[in-house]
This record gives sequence, C-alpha cells and structure tokens, in this order.
Amino acid sequence: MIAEVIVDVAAHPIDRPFDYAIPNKLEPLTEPGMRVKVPFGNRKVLGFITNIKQTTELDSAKIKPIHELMDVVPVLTPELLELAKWMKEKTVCFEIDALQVMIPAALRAKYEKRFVLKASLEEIAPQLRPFFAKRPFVRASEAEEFFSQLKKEMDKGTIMADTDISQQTAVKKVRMIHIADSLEQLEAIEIRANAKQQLKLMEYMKANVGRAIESAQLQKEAGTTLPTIYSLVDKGAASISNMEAYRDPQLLAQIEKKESLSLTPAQQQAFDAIRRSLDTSRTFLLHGITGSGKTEIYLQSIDQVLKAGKEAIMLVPEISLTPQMTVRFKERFGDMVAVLHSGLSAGEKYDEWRKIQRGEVKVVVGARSAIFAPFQNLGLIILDEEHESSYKQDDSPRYHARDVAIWRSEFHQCPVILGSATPSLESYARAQKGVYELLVLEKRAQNQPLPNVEIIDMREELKKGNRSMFSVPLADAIRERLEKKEQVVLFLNKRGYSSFVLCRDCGTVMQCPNCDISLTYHRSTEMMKCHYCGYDEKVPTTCPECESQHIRFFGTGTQKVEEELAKVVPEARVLRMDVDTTRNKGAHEKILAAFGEGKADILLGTQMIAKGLDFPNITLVGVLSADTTLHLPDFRAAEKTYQLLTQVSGRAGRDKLPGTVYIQSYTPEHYAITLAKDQLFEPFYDQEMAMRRASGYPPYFYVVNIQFTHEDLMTVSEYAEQTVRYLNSQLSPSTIIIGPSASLIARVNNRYRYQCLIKYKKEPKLSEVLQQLIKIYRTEWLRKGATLSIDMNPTSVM
DNA sequence: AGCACGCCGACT
DNA sequence: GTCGGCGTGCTC
Repeated sequence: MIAEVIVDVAAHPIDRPFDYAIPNKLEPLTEPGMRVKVPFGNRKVLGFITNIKQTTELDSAKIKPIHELMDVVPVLTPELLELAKWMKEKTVCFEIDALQVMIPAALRAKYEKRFVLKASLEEIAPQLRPFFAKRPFVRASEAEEFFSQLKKEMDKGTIMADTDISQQTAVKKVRMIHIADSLEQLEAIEIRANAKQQLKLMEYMKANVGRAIESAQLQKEAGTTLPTIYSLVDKGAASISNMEAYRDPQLLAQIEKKESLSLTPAQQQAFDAIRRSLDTSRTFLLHGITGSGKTEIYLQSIDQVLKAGKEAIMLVPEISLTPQMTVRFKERFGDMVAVLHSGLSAGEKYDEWRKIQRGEVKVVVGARSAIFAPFQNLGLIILDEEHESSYKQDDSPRYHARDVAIWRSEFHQCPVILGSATPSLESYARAQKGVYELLVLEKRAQNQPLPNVEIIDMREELKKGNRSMFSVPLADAIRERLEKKEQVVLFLNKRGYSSFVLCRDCGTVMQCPNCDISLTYHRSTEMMKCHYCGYDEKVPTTCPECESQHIRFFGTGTQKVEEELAKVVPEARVLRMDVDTTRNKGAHEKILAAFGEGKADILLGTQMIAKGLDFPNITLVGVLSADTTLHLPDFRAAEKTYQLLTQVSGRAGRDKLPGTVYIQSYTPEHYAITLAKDQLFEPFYDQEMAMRRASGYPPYFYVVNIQFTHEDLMTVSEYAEQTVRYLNSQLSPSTIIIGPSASLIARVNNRYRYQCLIKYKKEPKLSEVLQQLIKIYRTEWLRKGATLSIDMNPTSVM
C-alpha cells in the first residue's frame, strides 16, 4: 500500500503529495490524517498522510518506505484534509501551511541538527571527545566552533549528521497509586515494627482498599512520602501507573451552573429562525446593537445543538476572550467546554485540543484558530464580532475564519451565525442580497437607552484658544463624574501617537537604520526599538545628528495623555492600559479587575479597552481623537472608525446609570462620525457602499494585494512592474490593477517593499494566473533574493 | 527549504 | 596540491 504524504517543507516545488510505501507491519495502523516521519532526499522530515492508495505510477525503485508513524489516532480528520486543499487554492498558500495551522503548536515538529558518534571515542579527534562523553551525539548548536573538525570526522565515517525530529510538548503524566483491592491482601503483608512510616501508610491503605489516588494527593492525605509508598508498592500493597493528566488551564473555582435567561420577543424571533434551520448550512447575520443580548442567543442556540447530540464552535476576537466570557460559557455548559486562547501555554492548548479530539467536550470557545477544532459532528459555528480584522490571519496561510466557517458549515450541513453590532460591509451586503439571512435586534435587552453621544469640534476649541487635548466640555464632564463618584473611560486611538525621540534643535526623529520607520521609545528598558525588525539601541543623551542636548521624548500617546490629565484633574486616580502596561501575562485582567472594583476613577487606554469592558459605574466615555483611524490611507478607514466609535460608545451606561459619550474630532462632519453618534448603521452602510462603489473596493470588487520585497530598490520595483505588465496581459480588461507602488513602510529590515493591487469583479482565470506568477517568481526571482506574498481579500491594503 | 554535487580561487 | 566559495538541481 502507498501513502500520499505532504511533507513539512514549505517550498513551491515540494508543495504536492509524495508517494511512500507503507511497511507491511504498519499497514493495519496507518490512516490518512496521521503524521509520519519520512525520508526525503538525504534527510528525514515530518509529513501528513493525505491519502492511502493501492498502487502508484511511480517507478518502484524510487519509492521509499515511511520511516515511522507519529500518531496512533489521526490528528486530522478527512474533512480537515479536504479543507486544507481548499485553503491552498483559496488563499494561495502551501498545503503544508494549511495543515500545520490546524493542529496545536505543541504537535508541530521541531527539527534539530546533530552529530552522532558512529565509532569508538578513541577513534575521533581528541578535542571532540568531551562532546560525546555522556551521550553518543551532540547538537549542532552546541558545537558550532568545531564544525570543520566534525566535518573531517564525517568524511572518515566516524561521525554522522542527522536530524532529530521531536514535538514540542510531551503528554503530561501523573503517578496514580492503585491500592490493592482486598483487605486480606494488605493484611498478609509484613512490615517491620520499627518502620513507622510504612505502618502509618498501611493503616491508611487498609482504610482505603481498592482506591486509586494521585500520588501527590496520597502523600498529602496520608502524611507520607514517595519512598514510603514505593516500599509498600514493592511489597505488593499497591500498584503504580502513569496516567495522562490535563493541565488545569485556570482555576475553575466552583463555577455554579446557570440556567438560560428568558428571551425578549426580538431575541426569541431571532432564536426561532436559527432553531428552525439547525440542519441546514444557512449563514445568519445577527445584527444587534451593543447590549442587545446576542450572547444569550448564542448560548441557547448551542444548547439546542448539544441536545441534538452535536457540537458547536464559538469564535470570539482574542481580545474579548476575557475570563468573564469564559465563565459565562462554563456556567452554562460546565465541563462540556474547551477554551482556547493565547494566554494558555502550548501544553495547555494541546490539552484543550485533545479534549476536543477525543470527544470529551462538545463546545469550543476560542480565537481564530479554534475554527479548526477537530469535531466530527459539528452542529453550529458562531463568530461573534464578525467584523473584527483579527479573524483574518496576517501571515500564511492568510485565511479568514469566516470563510472557513462557511466551508465547514457546508460540509456538516449546519448553520453559521455571524454576530455584530457593526457588521462588515461584505457581510451586510451579502445579507442584503439574501445570501445570508439577516436577523436584527434593535433594542437593548434590558431596554436601557443608548448613551447620549456628543461630538465636539476641536477646531472650535482651538479657535477659543484651548490647545490641550481635552475640550472644555469633556474636561467639565470628567470633573463632574469624579464628584459623583462615577467612572470614566478615555479612549485614544494609538496610531500617530507612538512614542519617539525628537531633537528640538534640528528636528531629527530617530529612525531605524534598517527600516523606514521611526524608533519607538520604551520607557521600561530605556531602549529605542524598531517594531518592524526588532532593532534596538540605547536611548541617546544627545542628538545623533547635531549632538544637541535638547532632545525630547514623546511618551506613548497614553503616557502623554496621562500627564495632561493630571493637569486637568489632579485628584483623579488614573489607570493606564496600553501595550506598555499590559506586557505581562494577566496584566490585562488585573487592570480591568482593579477598575471594576472601583480602585480608579479613570481608565485610559488604546484599542484594547474598546471591548469586553462591562462595568455598571461607567457613565462617561471620551474619545480623544476620532480622526486618527479615519485618515489612514486604507479603504476600510471609515468602516473601522465607525465600528470603533460604536464599540467604545457601548461602554457607557451599561447598567442603570445613563451614559454619555464625548467624541472629539477635527473633522466632526464626516459621516463615519456623525452616523456613529446615533448608531445609524443603515445610513452609514448606504453611504459607505456608495464610496466603495465609486472607488472600486469591496464589496463591489474583490481585492488581491501582492507584495514584493528585495534588498535592492531598483530590482524590487522592476519585479513589481514586470508583474503588473504580466497581470495586465493575462487578466480581463474590466479588472483594475493599481500600482506598483512603494508600500507605506517602504523598507523593513533593509528590504525594500513594493506592492500592487488587483481589483476585480469576475476573474475565472485568477487562480491559474497567480499560480503561473508564482512559477515565474520561483524560477527566476527567488534565486535573486526576492520574496513575493499574495494576500487574497486583505483586511487592509496599507 | 535543505542538501549534495561540481567547478574555480587562496591557503598549508 | 587541498579547503571552501556558492551556482544548480533534486527531493516519492
């Protein structure tokens, strides 16, 4: 029998199945979806079996056998193998990348080059001997300086090179002590009278006949130690086995089970529509304003699915995967839920994944990659906040979780729910066309009024002589809340404000030597750092250009705001939440918890506070500058601004107290701002659609972004131009090709970056043409040091 | 991608 | 004379 294997080598000519013979004794064990170790050229690599067949057209002399099976149970289902092929086609990625992204990182192979001793220690050069004293091999990374000597030995045949393939995490085991089943058996054991410890343990065992207990637990309960246990085990009082243990990802402190809430008529209507379609592959767009109770609909829909014996996937943006959210699911579904989020270690993620694989859980809640949960009887997929750009992976495979969700829903004939207060234009357009079924929740579940939103024209403030970043009305409102002991959230769009160092004499801003971007000041380490290539250097004391001492640090936007805020309301207790204060694990949650407990009056932060903040005492939200995202050179700028403003506004007045929102802007008449004021989604949609139609962007056109990089500016622009010429000659006349042009950040890591954009409505040959392009690229340009990446349906084109 | 084979310059 | 530079070709 022959196995088709996709090997773990991400390169174009390798991106296809290779045939391997399945050794006779492995035949009954081998299944598609298993990982295998195979010889490839003169090395060994890991691969995935994608198919098993009887015969091959290949010369039997060429066929090599599989070296080793890595799994007992396939890590990928036939469905996921099929999905990988689709992803390869749709996102123009390597099939191996698509396969890898579906399994937990802990299972991905680690390769380590090493040198193995093949002769006796005396036969090799003396200076190499210490390396092999303990073990018959040495890791290449440990013996770099001895490379040439090792090579000589290799020529003699005394040492051989090979690669060690291992996976990152082993299964965690715990020692289980199984006490003998009969009292007689225990009583028959003789213990010396002076072995007090053993006698004590024996008493415990006699009282716990037949019990299986974790070793650590036994030591605690019986007040004993491991050696004592072992002596009794030797005497036959108990047996020891190693059992697989799950790491406990978070303290599941007694979470009380909660029942469903009752639904409002609007919720009920939406829920009924979903319930009627549970065995169709329909996609619903659940458009509900913030606080309208979408989550309850999700929970009850999942409940229906579980009752039908099926499974559900619930995707949330990473940032809103808060403990509160997790608790809500655990309350409803108990230990039927696996949670996958970035706070887990690789081992913990793997444990959660295995629970899914073995069918021990029925619901998975997680960020983007949870869409690949290896369920076999999927009954429902939900994407909450479906407009979030984090659902699109920004490196290969550049897939969108929404597209994968719809593919899987068709496979399983189960529905998809896309939920959002501010749907993406793409999704809303599809709902308008009837491709998706639109469900609307117009009112907040507890009928709280929407917050009162005021737009403040900062140009007027400037005219009045107010040059601070706080307008008079906002400053007044902050003071008022402080007096009333209510809480305030201030929101700053990060972009355009990142910290840098400026010389006040010559105006120099410190730049990265490798990239066309200014260096970012990191207060904690007193370093200047490039966020693109990782370059860093010490903060200078004088200007590197003119040696002036008048250099000024502009702290992160939020730091600066904090300073100014202290001038406006010196008595306020301020919590700052940004990349600097949330770098440590769990810091995010700690800050939120502190704010929730009323330990601060004002929470000041960036994007990350826009979501998941649900505290009753917040009555004022201030957006310091609505313009920063609005004027980015990206076709989604208005959409993102509208979404952000709506989301931030939703943080105010979540409970009984009414909320007020102040939005400061220098372009207050822009429709993204005026329409976000009253959450008028439909008018915003209409207007933005008109813009998209006029400029030829999604959802009217599909977009492909192709990026080129090379060390040499002329070369990269030449390749980009060649590509555009090629595309123009191959694609239909109605397709628009923009560029080539230098990317917004024209140089990263000493490589120049160019890009071009394909905008098309219908382009049946596109896939084929792009494949052809890749072929040219790999044979001619790659060798000359170029890279090319293709992003289908990019979330942004900057 | 990685690795071997192969053909030309600077060292013991 | 050999060590080693990287061009080119292949991987079931």
